[in-house]
Amino acid sequence: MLMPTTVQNASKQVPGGGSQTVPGSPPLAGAIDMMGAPVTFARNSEIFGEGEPADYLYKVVSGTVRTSKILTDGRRQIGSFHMAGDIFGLEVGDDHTFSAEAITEAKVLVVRRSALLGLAARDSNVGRQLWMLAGCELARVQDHIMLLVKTAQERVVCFLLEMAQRVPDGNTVALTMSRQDIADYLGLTIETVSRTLTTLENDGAIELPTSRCILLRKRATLARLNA
Amino acid sequence: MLMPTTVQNASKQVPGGGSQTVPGSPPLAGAIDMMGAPVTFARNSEIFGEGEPADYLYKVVSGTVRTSKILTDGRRQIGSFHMAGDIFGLEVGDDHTFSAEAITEAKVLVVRRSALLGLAARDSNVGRQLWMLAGCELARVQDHIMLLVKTAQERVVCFLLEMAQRVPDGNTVALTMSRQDIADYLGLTIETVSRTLTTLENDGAIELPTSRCILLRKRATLARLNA
DNA sequence: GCGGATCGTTGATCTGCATCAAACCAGTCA
DNA sequence: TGACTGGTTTGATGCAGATCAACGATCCGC
Repeated sequence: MLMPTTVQNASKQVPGGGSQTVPGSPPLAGAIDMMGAPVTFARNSEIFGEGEPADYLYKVVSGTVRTSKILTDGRRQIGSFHMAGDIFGLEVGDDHTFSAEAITEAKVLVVRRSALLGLAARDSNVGRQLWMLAGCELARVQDHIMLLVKTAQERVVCFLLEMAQRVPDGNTVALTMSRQDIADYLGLTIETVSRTLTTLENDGAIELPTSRCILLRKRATLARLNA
Repeated sequence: MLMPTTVQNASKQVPGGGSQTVPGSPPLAGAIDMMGAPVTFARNSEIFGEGEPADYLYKVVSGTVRTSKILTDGRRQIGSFHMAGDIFGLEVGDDHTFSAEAITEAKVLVVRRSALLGLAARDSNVGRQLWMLAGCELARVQDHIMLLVKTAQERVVCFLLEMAQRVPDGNTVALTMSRQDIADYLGLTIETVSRTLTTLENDGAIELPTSRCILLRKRATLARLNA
């Protein structure tokens, strides 16, 4: 990781749009917002690599980040997409088990892991939240497993619903990632993702005004396809 | 969960064979060994069900436990196999996200979650270990994801190597689970698992003296098939 | 506006694994 | 001993999704 030489925006003020530190906010989020150094990563730049020491953790302010792993045969598996407000890169071991790249230009807050662990040792509330963070991540990954044993159509629908519930208007999804990213997340090929989307559009379940914008038309139908 | 009416062995003394409380053992494991009530579950009995309140956590003394989830279409996904020394059933949320069943007759220590959380609030070391526990689980589940995007042969080999590194003699694997359990863990069918095993045997990579006993012959070959 | 790069869609074909079906095998009980 | 049962293996066939290949759309700098 190139830290902190890539800092492009080192002001302490957290830019608007993300989750602010509000009075009464949980101590962990507050600590991150207070202690975090804002850093901007360019589109497609690496934030950290698999196997590198996990000295920092990150919170997305704006943009989209993906975590991924490369198999020996060259295939890539994407573990997660992180958007504004999401925390990523926190490891229990000493090294990152995935690498992380910015899909779009991304502004993130960077916090030293040791600082947070020190805080947790003194404040059991922070410790508890650290634990809950790992637990939420665990739940996400378990859901991902359930995804990977479904049919192509079910996976794509799951992905759409997953994305939809992260955005303000729950029916208009503006994708920030490519078909390749989606395919590598779902364990499919780009062709299958593309075909499945057009099938869904022909069935009237979704609309594709542009390739990166998806309108969910029939939530009930989609939910049924979900398994 | 039928607690504690199914207690068949409520003596406080931990039976031999499992991991004992030794002086200097980590506080969490020690606390579980101290506080845990031994309970025996019969083969194929349910330890807890998906969606039930997660008031307890469990540590395997002997036997094998599986956690699983049923999809709406009836298929079953197994999340993990737990053997002697493994802790399972700890949730961050209030409910179990998987169900757990005893594959063989299984002796487990049962601990109230609230007791452990209370301990963690006072002792930051326990809190830290709780966090590490979640982290280890997370790493396991992430490995499971990488499994599910591989070919059938790679999955089976991964499974064998995974089982092998949990037993004393790393080359003789005595399976406690059925082909159906393995298939549901790997996201395959029993037929594919069976066929893959016989192929591996024909290649001389493994031996199958009985269907539940597997000898790993060529670790190098197996590791190469691993991806 | 034009040529090139990147990304996405569509079509034709191939294949790995699922499905369906039957045989096999080891215990267990009568 | 033989029938029954649950688990496992083997065989024949089908299909979902991968692969290979071509084409279309969008965005960019010049």
